[in-house]
Amino acid sequence: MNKRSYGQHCSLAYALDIIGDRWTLLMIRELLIGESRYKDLLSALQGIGTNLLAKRLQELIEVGVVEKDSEQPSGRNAAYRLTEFGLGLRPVVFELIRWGYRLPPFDDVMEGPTSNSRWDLLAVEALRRHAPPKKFNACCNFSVGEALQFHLRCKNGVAEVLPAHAEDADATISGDPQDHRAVVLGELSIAVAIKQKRLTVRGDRAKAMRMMALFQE
Amino acid sequence: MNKRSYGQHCSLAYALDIIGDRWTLLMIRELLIGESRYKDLLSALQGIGTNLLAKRLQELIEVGVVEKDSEQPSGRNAAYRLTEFGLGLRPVVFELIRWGYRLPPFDDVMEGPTSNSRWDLLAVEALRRHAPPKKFNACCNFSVGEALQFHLRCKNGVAEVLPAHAEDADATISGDPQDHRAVVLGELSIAVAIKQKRLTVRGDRAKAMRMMALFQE
DNA sequence: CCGAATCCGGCATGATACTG
DNA sequence: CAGTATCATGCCGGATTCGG
Repeated sequence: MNKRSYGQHCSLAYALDIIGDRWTLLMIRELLIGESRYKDLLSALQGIGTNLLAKRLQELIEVGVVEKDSEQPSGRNAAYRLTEFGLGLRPVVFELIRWGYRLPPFDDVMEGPTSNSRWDLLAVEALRRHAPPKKFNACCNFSVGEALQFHLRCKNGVAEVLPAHAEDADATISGDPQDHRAVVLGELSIAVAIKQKRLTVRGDRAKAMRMMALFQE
Repeated sequence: MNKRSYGQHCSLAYALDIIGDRWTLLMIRELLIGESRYKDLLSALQGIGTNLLAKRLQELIEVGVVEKDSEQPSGRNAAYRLTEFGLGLRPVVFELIRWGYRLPPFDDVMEGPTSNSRWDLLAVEALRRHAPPKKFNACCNFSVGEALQFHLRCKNGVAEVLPAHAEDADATISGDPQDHRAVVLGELSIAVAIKQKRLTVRGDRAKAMRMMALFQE
């Protein structure tokens, strides 16, 4: 069970010795979204071998990134979750998501219908770069294409991304993924996007624009 | 030349499809430190095969992360450097360094004398979390154990990490790597570290303490 | 049925030799 | 010096099997 190491006295190499192997960071992604059972991980990570998943989990538990909670109510199976140390990988994953967001999907990826709104919600969290101002209380619904709907609630300087639309939202912002993307990447200003009707706002336009600005670099 | 892809519609998976392979992020590290020739990369990444290095470089060039500059003065060899897109990986690498900094070296790693002050300087940049206040102009020398010396110069809100000690430094801070580490990780306060003589300050103590505070979470 | 452990084919990696 | 070619090794991926 001797893992292969880069053998370098460098923090980056240390980190990669632990989470640099294939599938590992995708496992971390799943666990950042929430605690998962073995079968959840297996179905979220299509293509991973069952042996490899078991081995990776074991390794991550050994280094203190993941913990296994076997004590479940009734006959439920054991759950895996990140330790506090493992939660420290959130900024790492978020930076990778931000960088990857610039990339167009490869042809390989396009073939499979392997999309997942939970991943999208994590990406939304990662792409929200700015904390909302303390005095900005608002809630906006977002529709990104057909598939992705969520709402973002800002209160007392804290922002929360939640699935589906909220009943009590101040505004609803709709648009294609490409247009949302262009705005997030700063290639398209919010005002222009609205003026050209690439993004549509219903409700409180000022709050909506303020909310969208949280995503711009 | 068909790379293996995770096949997931997820920004993290996109990113890992590109920079998730073995050695790739260490190559990025080298190129973040500065443009490199083939032989530089080969010697910095001991253990990588020459074929694999060539293949990785080719892949990174294809996706626009790295560019090859063949036009060199006189008979110099071609240099590889990051494109602007590739430079976008700096925050990713910095987060990984910050996470990895908490880890103790493995036994495997301890064996080899593979240390490198260029890596250390990059880590120092990554570990400096805070921008200096605009009006804080100062320069401090740091001695971390025997091997690592650098100075940090703050001017007009910009901090610069440079190798070796500066002649005109306001202060010099010395200590063992473990003590520096404890301070950086917030396990040891700066004041206590000095009081217990785990860190030694010569020169302007106030500026030195202000400077060290840039590294604390 | 879930959570693995085992076996095995194929491919990525690692070491070395070789060429321009 | 900068790669390319070749081959051995070992990791990965898929299927099967086994214990609870």
